[in-house]
Amino acid sequence: MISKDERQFAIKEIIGAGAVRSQDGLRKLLKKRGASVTQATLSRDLREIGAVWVNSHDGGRYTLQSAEELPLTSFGSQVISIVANETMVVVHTLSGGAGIIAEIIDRLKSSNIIGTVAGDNTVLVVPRSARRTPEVIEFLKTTLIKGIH
Amino acid sequence: MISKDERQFAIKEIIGAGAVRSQDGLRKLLKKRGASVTQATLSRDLREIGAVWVNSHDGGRYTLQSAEELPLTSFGSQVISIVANETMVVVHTLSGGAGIIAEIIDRLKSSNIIGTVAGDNTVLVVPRSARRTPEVIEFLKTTLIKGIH
DNA sequence: CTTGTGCTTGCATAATTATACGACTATTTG
DNA sequence: CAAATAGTCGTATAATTATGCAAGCACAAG
Repeated sequence: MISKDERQFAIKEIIGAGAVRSQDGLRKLLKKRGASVTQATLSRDLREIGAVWVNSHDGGRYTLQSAEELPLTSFGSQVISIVANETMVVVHTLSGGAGIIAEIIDRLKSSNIIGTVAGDNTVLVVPRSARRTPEVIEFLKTTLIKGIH
Repeated sequence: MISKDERQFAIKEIIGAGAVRSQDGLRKLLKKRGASVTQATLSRDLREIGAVWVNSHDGGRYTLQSAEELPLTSFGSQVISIVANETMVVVHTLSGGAGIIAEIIDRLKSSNIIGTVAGDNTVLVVPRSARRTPEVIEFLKTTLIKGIH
């Protein structure tokens, strides 16, 4: 029996090799490695590992996120706290960490966030509307602190 | 009536803004801009412009290919938008794409263009005269956007 | 003009992917 | 231990995306 983590690791290997063009194709490759799961599970796995579907002339394939768009994992530890008032969210980071965190937030392209400004250890995050502030807080906490993987 | 090139140009702008989560959502946004097409056409468009589907915690979204993963032949895909005021044209590109686009514009040696300045994702193009601005816009749109794929 | 070729698109539908739900397991709490 | 909670996954199916086909159009060749 292969664990979920092992399976997702195998998926990364297989996708990294560059030959996956459908979830069902991936399912068959995994079966050869002893991981028999359904397409439904793979749909969930691909979302969890942040897989990317790239369209191209010949139809497209899955890839992994490039290093540039990936750094959520390693930089979450920069974040010290996330606090807010009615109209603005403030993310405190380790000294010098604000730039990278702001960049990460920008790349998440949340529709609830208009923009960010970074100082040295503080990032101001501007919600689309004051009403969205709670959602933005929740989103940032989840993304930057908790569910990193 | 909007041409296919104009539509695909608009699609890049919209996707670049980061809020497209389905082809049908994109269809509705395009409709507001006067481009009424079916989901089938958008499926084809997205393949032709090499759009990318990125899975994430919140379900995923479309993005454009980053400079790194683009074939060298398709610089035009770097261009997201071309806008201008009376005296200046601004070409907005994907992150990191301004340098190469400015270089291309320089090499075209248009007599209507005095010079260019590139930032990271923005190129300023200076027309020879304010009166030439419309021609420069047209020239850039034709050269950088049409007939690329 | 007529025919032929290539391109674009909508329609209908096939193919693929996402998800609601329930079953099952492991873990925690009282 | 019993109950509550959280996590995983298959089944069935909903939702979304891709595509075969034919129509329409522009344009070139004869």
